[in-house]
Amino acid sequence: MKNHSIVDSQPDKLKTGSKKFCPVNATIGVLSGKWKMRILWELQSGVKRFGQLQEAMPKITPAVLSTQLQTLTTGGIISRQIYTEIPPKVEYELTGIGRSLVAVICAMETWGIDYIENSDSSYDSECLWNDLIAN
Amino acid sequence: MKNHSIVDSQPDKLKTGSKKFCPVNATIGVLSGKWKMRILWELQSGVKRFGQLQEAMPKITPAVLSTQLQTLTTGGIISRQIYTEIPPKVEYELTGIGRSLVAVICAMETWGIDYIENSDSSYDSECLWNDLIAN
DNA sequence: CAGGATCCCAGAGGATACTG
DNA sequence: CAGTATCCTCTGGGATCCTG
Repeated sequence: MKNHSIVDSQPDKLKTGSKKFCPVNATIGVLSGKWKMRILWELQSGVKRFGQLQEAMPKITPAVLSTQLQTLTTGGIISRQIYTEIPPKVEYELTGIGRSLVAVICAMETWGIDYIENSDSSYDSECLWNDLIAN
Repeated sequence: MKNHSIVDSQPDKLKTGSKKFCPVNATIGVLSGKWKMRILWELQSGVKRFGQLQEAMPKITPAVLSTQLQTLTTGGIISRQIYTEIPPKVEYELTGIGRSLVAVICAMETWGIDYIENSDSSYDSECLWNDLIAN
């Protein structure tokens, strides 16, 4: 199959770093996913088990939570500790880079506060996260 | 179970309205959309016309560009100047709150740079934005 | 030039059920 | 307890064509 990869179509200066990724997009890639940010937010307060995350987010199904945790783990954003015992026990925790990513989310929070205050009635979207946060 | 939700941890003035919005989600709501951030990024350099945005992002179709611009406009993130003349001319520009939102995107960029450097081989996603940025 | 109107589809994510 | 395995739904965006 013809590999017409994106990288190959880039100008030379973009290729000669072996791999030059757009940083903004890298961040988007890591954060995209309905529950990723919310999960990271939960892990701010420390190590959490699978079940604890489920309790914190009652509306997420195990299947989805599992996949989101997997991509976050393979991305190096969170770490996964497995205790081989009965019953099983698995703990998730923010990595160093994960913690710095939460800082970015905090920047979003700060902007959001300002935005909500200054847009008195123009923006009245239903809040997904209120939904996620509720219960 | 004690509700220690994110909302409850916000300042009182945010809670007193019957509608409590999650700031993080408000930001997500504003930014969600495949091309929103990219558009804001383009507008960093100043006022741009519809056609100029299209040139900068050849892969976006007029229909999509139009809708994304509309939601950004109604959200107060960008402003729209219509010149009633023939041929038509419309200019888009970041608002004040829009410029501060770009700062958030910059935070994402900064984190992304760090992330790419420190994850030498773990994260090799294809970069959507390279794609979007190219051409 | 700057878009609206339609139609269409992939793919993220939900529902449900099962298991090491 | 901490997930998998299937199946299914729904919607954001792309393709295409049209117009004030």
